[in-house]
Amino acid sequence: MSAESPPNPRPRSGPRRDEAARLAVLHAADDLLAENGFGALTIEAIARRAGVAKQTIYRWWPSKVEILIDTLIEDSGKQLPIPAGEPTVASIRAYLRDFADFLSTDPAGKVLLVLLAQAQHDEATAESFHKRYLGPRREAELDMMVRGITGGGISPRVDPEVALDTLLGPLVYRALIGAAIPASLVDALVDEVLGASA
Amino acid sequence: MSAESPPNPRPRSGPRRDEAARLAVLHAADDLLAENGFGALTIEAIARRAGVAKQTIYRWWPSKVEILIDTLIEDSGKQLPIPAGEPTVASIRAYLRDFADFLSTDPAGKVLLVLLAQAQHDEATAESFHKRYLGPRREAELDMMVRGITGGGISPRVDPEVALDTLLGPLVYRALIGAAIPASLVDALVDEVLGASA
Amino acid sequence: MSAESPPNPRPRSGPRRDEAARLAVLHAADDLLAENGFGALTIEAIARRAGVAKQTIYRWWPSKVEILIDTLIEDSGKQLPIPAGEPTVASIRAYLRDFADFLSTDPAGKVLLVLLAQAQHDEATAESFHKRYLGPRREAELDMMVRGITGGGISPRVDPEVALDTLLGPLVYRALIGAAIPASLVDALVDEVLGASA
Amino acid sequence: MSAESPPNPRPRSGPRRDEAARLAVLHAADDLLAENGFGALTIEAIARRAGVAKQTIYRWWPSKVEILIDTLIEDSGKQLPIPAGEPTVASIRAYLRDFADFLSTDPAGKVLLVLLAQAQHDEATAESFHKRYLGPRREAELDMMVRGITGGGISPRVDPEVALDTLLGPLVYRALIGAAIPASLVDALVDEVLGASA
DNA sequence: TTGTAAGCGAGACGGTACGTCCGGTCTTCAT
DNA sequence: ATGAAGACCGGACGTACCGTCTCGCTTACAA
Repeated sequence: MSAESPPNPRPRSGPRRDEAARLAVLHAADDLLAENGFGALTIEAIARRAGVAKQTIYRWWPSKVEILIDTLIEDSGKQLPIPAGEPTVASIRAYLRDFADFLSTDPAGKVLLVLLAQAQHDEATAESFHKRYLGPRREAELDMMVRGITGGGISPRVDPEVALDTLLGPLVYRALIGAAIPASLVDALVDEVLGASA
Repeated sequence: MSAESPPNPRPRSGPRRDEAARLAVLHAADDLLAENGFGALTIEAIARRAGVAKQTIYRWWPSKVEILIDTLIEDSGKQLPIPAGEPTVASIRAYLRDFADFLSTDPAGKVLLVLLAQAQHDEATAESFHKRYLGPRREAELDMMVRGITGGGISPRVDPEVALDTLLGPLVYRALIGAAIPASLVDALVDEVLGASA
Repeated sequence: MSAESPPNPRPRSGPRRDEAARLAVLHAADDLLAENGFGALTIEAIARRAGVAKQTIYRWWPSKVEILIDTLIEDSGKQLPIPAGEPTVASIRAYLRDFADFLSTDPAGKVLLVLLAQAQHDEATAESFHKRYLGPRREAELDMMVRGITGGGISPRVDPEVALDTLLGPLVYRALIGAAIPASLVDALVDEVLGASA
Repeated sequence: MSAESPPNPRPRSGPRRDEAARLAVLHAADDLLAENGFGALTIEAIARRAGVAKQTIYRWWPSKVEILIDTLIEDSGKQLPIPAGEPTVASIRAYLRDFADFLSTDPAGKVLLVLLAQAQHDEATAESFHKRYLGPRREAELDMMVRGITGGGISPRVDPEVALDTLLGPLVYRALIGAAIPASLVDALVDEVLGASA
């Protein structure tokens, strides 16, 4: 399914996977999405752009959606790390601001929105996207909230699930309807949900 | 563009638009979407299911997205009326509960999500969906909030735009990720944004 | 299967088959075969050359072989008519000379050889080629022989089947191995099989 | 080109050609041809069936046609020896009967027909097939005819070239069109060409 | 005895063509 | 003029093989 999970890592003979081809595909997919939108993102176009044979794509990815999930996992891991350690209101606010910028500005944010969209159209996308990206990320965010509450940085009143929905939902919603996400919105949400910044 | 706007209502010779065909197309689109998802929703399939020629569809709708917008406008107008008159916290709470049910249960709610999704893939969809559905609806909702504030039912502190994003965002977000929308979430949001239910 | 057999000739609405496209396909196939051989005769190449969509070919022909059979039927009907009326040794000799030239010189003769070849590779080709071309032609040739014997122009001693194999076999064989077919060979065969030219 | 001609027999290190693999390839090719026809005879299928790597095939044969020529040379050498010594009408008749059986019954006869067919499609096949099989065989058959004439067993009137075409052509032709080859046809041909059996 | 130069199974790679599906345009006929 | 039917061009789909290549293993001669 993904480049990240070779299920049997026993040594084989023969040529190994061509890392250059893998990267070329990921970048080609990213670029095409950014330039022409999901509608123009065909396997043939990716192959053409990446200078790669179609079969090389089909050999490693079951669908173009999995390619996008791969790029999203790599990119959001790098550009949108979830605060580690014991988070404070301030660090969560910073995380949410980054998240808002990611959604409205970063090409990888476009990938997230597109995948969320495609999950509405296609059950297979929904399942894979949740299993490989949304689920783990949600887990990590919940864990962050719990650490914050346990550590005392965040009020123990808030339910972590509700808090996450309330914080993230409006940001994602505005991104989906193509509206900007002002920093003031993030601040208002944080103040309301996690307690006033006082 | 849509069935609702015959620009020249002058009497003409020859047969007028076949209302039965129009409804057959709308229902066929709805049914196919509900049964097999957006991926199976092709113009050819709609024509087949509706017992109508492809050209009849293209004559009246520029794309399958416009068909869905037509059905959504009709359905959400009926099943999700925006509170008229001078709204109270209670009536807004009721509206939001209906909205949550619409999103998670009603086939027409599926249409809304699908259109929101398709708007991420296709600029033309985004434009039309905003102009014909999202924009007017947002206007009406804003108007409702303003009426509530002016009338005194709602605290004048809340910014209507922020309030709407904060109320609707989490509901839409949970619907998009396939999660249920508990009534308690709606209540928590209303309490937080519009003041305690007191 | 072929352009020649519309099984239900009831009047229909809608556009009829595009004769220009049909001819473009037949000529493109002929030309490509003559220029680059059967190996280069792909459906995609025919479509490209004919300026026609692939689907237009698949709509009317189940395989490239049927295209070639169509061209062969048209061409050999025109350029290689079987002597009508009451044939004489002389008219049969003339027919065989024409046949020899057809095989060694005419592009349509190349089509015949290629189909005979492809029939060795593919059972479906064999069946269709026999049913649509070889069989009817053999029948007509047998009929010609019988008319000659009945009419007295040909010795009643000869078995028509054996005579045909003996006359045609060597010509086809030499064509297949790429050897020229001297007129003297035709004459020798005719003399031997149908009696001296006396 | 073929297994039979290692051009530089200088001593080398390393393992020599694997005879088992060579035979596995030849048999796999034969079997696949017999079972599924030339259309199913792909290098990949041969490799699969023979339990051999593709590269092992490409190392020793430039094309699948050469594999078939190798099998044909081995098989027809064994099962269809050309009469040695001073041939008589009777021994030639026997040879032709064997040839007819070979064409219509023997799997190796199928190989001959398939190669003759493929030579129509592909110039390279034609050249190799003539140089490696048809040419030498024709030479040997001509030599046989000449020995028969010189030795007095065959009438000096007959032109050996014409005689061969007349004798072999009808047999090959009937095999190609999928018709049986009755012994009576062979007899009739021999009688006519080489003089009555009287 | 050990280096080294093949042969070998395995299979990834850039390609081409396959036959199918659908998009959007068009043409024809009947109403 | 409209609607049903459907032919048409275009182009992406996912698959099968092509012929080339690289890998790591295994021989078996030559030093």
